[in-house]
Amino acid sequence: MILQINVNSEKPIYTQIYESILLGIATGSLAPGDSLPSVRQLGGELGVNLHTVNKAYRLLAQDGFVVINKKKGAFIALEFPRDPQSTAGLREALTVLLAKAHLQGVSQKETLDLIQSIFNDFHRED
Amino acid sequence: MILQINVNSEKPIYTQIYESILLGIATGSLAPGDSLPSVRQLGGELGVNLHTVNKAYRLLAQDGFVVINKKKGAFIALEFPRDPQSTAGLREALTVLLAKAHLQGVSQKETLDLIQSIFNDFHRED
DNA sequence: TATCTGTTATACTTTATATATAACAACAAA
DNA sequence: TTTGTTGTTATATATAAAGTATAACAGATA
Repeated sequence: MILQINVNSEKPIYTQIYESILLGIATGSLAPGDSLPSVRQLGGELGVNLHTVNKAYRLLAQDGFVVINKKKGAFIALEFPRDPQSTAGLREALTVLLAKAHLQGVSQKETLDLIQSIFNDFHRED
Repeated sequence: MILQINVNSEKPIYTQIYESILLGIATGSLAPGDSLPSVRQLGGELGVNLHTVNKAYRLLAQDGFVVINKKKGAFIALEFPRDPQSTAGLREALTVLLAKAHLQGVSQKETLDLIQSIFNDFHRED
């Protein structure tokens, strides 16, 4: 569980931890049921406070990607929730991203190829 | 120039203004050369401080989407910069978005259809 | 018993966000 | 010339977010 954190990033540290674990799950490097380091251990490895790690874990648990056992620690969830609102939220976020890229000259084909390439990195569990 | 702002949103007001104008350009409701309201006027309409509007305009100018004439006001840029790093930044941002949607059960086909639909809303200047 | 877990609580610092108010210089119109 | 407009700069203030530091708690485990 080595995880890269950039203290000078514009992104909050807890967001970086959240996204790293999310990507780990999506790409398969973290599997359902896998245990996560304790908040103190990961905080120590990253050189950040345990509350910063705890916030990331709490958000991951809120979204159903992680299950927290108060005494055993945090684990990757066995099943991920099919949030019915995820498509609406996805559309809103994608629109802003694609609009900016579009204006900066990224073509539709280039974008679709990029999406294809990103999906290829995702682990499929079917 | 009516523009919707949600004061209770998790997004900063200046970001909402930035994104609204960006989307206006991408969808064609704002055309190159169009003038934007003065920072005082838009601030008055939205019920926010002129500095909040000014920050949005400043960021838009930084990214090359808007040109600011210190005495005449702000205008949509006539040409948009082809940022060579936009693809790399796009990939990073897209990866997080798609990973989350993927885990929440949004299929690849559904995602590609969504992208297609978003692109259809963009104005093409060729 | 000693150690580990997430959690809660308190306190503190720094930065981000947003507002309020005033003033400036340059331009345009009365 | 005076008046009003523009973005900009400056100063001050208030609130929230982000992050750290430290301590303590309850339950599990070895």
